[in-house]
Amino acid sequence: MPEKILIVDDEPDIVNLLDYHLTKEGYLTKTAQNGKEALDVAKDFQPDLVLLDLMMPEMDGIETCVEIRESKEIKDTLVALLTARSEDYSQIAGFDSGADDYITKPIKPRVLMSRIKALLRRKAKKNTDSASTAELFIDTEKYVVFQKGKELLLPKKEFELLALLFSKPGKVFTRDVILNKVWGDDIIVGDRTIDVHVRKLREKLGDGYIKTVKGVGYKLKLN
Amino acid sequence: MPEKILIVDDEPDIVNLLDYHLTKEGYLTKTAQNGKEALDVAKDFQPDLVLLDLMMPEMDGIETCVEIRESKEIKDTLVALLTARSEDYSQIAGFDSGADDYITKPIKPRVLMSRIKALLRRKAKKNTDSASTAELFIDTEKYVVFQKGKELLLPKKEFELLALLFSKPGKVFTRDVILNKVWGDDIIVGDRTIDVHVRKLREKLGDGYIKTVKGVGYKLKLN
DNA sequence: TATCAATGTTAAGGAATTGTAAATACCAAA
DNA sequence: TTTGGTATTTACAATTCCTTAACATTGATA
Repeated sequence: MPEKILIVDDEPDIVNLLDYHLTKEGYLTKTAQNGKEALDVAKDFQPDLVLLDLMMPEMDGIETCVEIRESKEIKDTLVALLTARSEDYSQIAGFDSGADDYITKPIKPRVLMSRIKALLRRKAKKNTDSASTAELFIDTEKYVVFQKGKELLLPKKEFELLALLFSKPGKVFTRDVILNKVWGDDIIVGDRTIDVHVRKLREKLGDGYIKTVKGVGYKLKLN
Repeated sequence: MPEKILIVDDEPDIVNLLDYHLTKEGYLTKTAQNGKEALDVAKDFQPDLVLLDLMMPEMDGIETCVEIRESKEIKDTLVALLTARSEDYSQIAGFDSGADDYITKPIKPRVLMSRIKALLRRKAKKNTDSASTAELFIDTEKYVVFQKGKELLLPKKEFELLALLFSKPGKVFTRDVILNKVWGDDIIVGDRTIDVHVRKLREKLGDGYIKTVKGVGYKLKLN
């Protein structure tokens, strides 16, 4: 099955150029002239990748990208922003639009192609190995844990404890450190408090994630 | 002596941007356009740190990083991966490439600089407290011993004893010193305690690592 | 080579740490 | 105030680890 790429630029010449090369390489393409159109088309087309020009009238690339990330239907699509030279790069530096890559104009077809290949390769890898492995993701902003793609809602303390361990998988966190980071410097809790939380996490996540290093602390083991 | 940083990205604009800022800060830099070139250059240049773009044609950042870790000449170099989205962090972390840090694009020069400084500072520390050898490697942070790549979990006292011997391979540690460092000044234990722990270490590591110097103490022999 | 202090070995008891279930305390929302 | 979920404590069980003690072995030295 060919991979689908949506090309978004207000300049027809550039759209055509990209379209030509991508089609020649065997990709399935669609095009859009601006951000709004892109969003509409993308929801139907379900592209694997959106090539998004930064500079467009109406809705620019960054806005569009943000909207893509916020949408339900296409938030997992890859987005590559096309920017015009390094000066622009530093301009967009302040905004984290959530793009997966930044490609600078002028576009050299060969470079673009290998870039795109690399992007899609990465996506393919991710999809296979997060499915096969019992992986764990943490979204500290949304306070949510994903385990094997399933969403897990944890109470605050449990989440914070897990997030701490997750911040450096493999590293052993001593009880002292855990208390400091999760409970705070001045709060005193009993001896078994940490254990009980660990217990609950193990109950929910299954064994094999949190390891005890006796006399030292706990650590998170991935894989 | 200025610290050496190798910048690897297929986009000249980004390379230039990074190069400019790093040079301005007084680092010695070299650049490469892809993973393969990076490996070649690194072996000569012996950088303290490699800034590695995740997304590159041919050989991507993770592959390159893995290769660096597997190579003889440069496996101890610091590697920071440049990724384009913050969420990627967790995904890459699970899939352990061995990178020391992850820096997200778009790059904010000031943030980048402080990250790099922190990294290099950490490296300076590490070199003194956790050495690395082909045969045996101790990670005091993870409380784990690697022997020929295999992970070995040791109980606290055994680990600390080994870590002490490991801190200066070849040096003989007297029983007094061992007692002081591992057990503490004021704790009194019987005569055979140390021996028993040495025994257990030899059991787990195999003979040939810990040597007895009769009448003096113990030492760790590597190779 | 015989001697003796130093070290090796083993297994077992006990100490320290951690695991667990249940009870209780807490706290915000209804 | 009641309720439902979360957090902490309690009391005890389970486990691992450390140490000891008794005996064996080693190796330097006379």
